[in-house]
Amino acid sequence: MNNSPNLYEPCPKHYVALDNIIFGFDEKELKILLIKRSFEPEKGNWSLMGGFLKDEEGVDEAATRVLYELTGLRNVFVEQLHTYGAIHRDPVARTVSVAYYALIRVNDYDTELGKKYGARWFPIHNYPSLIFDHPQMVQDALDRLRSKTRTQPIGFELLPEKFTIPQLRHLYEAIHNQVYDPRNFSRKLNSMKLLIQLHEKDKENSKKGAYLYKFDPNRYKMLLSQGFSFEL
Amino acid sequence: MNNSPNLYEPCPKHYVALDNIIFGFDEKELKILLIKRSFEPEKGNWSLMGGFLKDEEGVDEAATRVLYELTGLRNVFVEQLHTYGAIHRDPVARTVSVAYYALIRVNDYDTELGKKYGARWFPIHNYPSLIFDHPQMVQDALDRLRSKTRTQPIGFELLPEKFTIPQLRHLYEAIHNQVYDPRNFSRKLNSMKLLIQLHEKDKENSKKGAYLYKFDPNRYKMLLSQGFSFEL
DNA sequence: GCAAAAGTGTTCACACTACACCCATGC
DNA sequence: GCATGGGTGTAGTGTGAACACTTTTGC
Repeated sequence: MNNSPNLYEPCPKHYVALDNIIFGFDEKELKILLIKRSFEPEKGNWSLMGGFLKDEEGVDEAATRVLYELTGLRNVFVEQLHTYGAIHRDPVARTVSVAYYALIRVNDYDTELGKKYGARWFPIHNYPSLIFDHPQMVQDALDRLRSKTRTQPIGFELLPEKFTIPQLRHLYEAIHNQVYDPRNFSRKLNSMKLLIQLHEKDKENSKKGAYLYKFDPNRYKMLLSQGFSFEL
Repeated sequence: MNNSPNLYEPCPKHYVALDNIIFGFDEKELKILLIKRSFEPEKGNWSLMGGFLKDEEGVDEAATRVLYELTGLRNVFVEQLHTYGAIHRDPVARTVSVAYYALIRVNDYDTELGKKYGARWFPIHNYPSLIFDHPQMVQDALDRLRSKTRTQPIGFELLPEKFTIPQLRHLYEAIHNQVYDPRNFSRKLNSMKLLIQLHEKDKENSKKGAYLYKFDPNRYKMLLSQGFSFEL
């Protein structure tokens, strides 16, 4: 790294951290992935997965790296949430934390890798108390997830590649903590013509079986260019 | 400040900057406030108003301070936009910038103070090229302003305390770059029962005169608690 | 044949759109 | 008295909410 003197020399530098709020969905409940902090202070308490920004990486890259270290997953949905910069938010040292939230498919998650960090999934409505300002981060991430899923097709990131309409409805019910009328919900989705209906059925959850669908990003882009706007 | 050794010692520190996208409305056009950069590189080129995070202030405070230094205004609407952290975004040194956007009343703006920084207002659809990644910041801020004004009553921050419905409509037309039907627009606002109609009229813009209104945050909170949701 | 979940149809009410006219006033 | 912008009324249309029944199949 370049450590030569520069114009900004008189300005203070700060630790910059990343924290990830990782959402998952197990076909029933919305969950978040938490780890057990392995050092003092607050050793043994629950925390979000985080890390420090390195010199040779961008902030977005760093968030992706931290996520990869815990889950072994790449190419997942990650989006910057907010930057938390209160002076005493971290008692160890003044640290500015850039928080990201991620949506992952629980089945893809590498359980072995998670053990290394003492990671565990917790229901979004029943998780242990967290260190520092992490509770605020989780709340903000949940708010963002709620508003974002209403107007952008990102919910699919939490489901398997092939999913049924009732599955999708259960997901939305879990995220928004409310029930949707099955008839109106599926009618709305069909009217969007966004999903591709497959010729297979899922018989796990019902005897009759429900049609499987796939979300196609290209199709979404095409619809967008025609003035389509996603809304649920 | 506490410079004693700590757990995070092995981690690199970084410059943390603030940048403000400052919006104003002059009864006709949506504008942004830019300054002339006074040092190399890019000396003399247009830039957002920015500054560096100090040890003794939170990130939000720092953004407010920077805004105050340029405008002399306190108690204005300021909200965090996004954090920009690409490695080479600033050619001088690796800097992470937390961007904020602010909505101010152009009439309150201290023109004298602005001269010190070579500040000038530019129409949002016709501003000069900007340094670094500032164009991206402005674009993101505009997108945020557009989506936020649709669902939250923040547009009033750009108008005088007392304003008319046609004024508000012109503001929304400027922000969203589209025209609204005057009848439907005012009906919608009246139906919300959010604004307080005063017993005065504004005769600046018409011979008949238009009723002045006031936005009352307390009334908004009350409506919110009754399940009201703002939408325009 | 019965239980359990999937899929389809209809009605109603409200909200958004588009459009036309009258009002108040300064000149 | 006329031009200018402000305010109100109405009919048509489409979208979201509420609600009931038939279908399929594993047991």
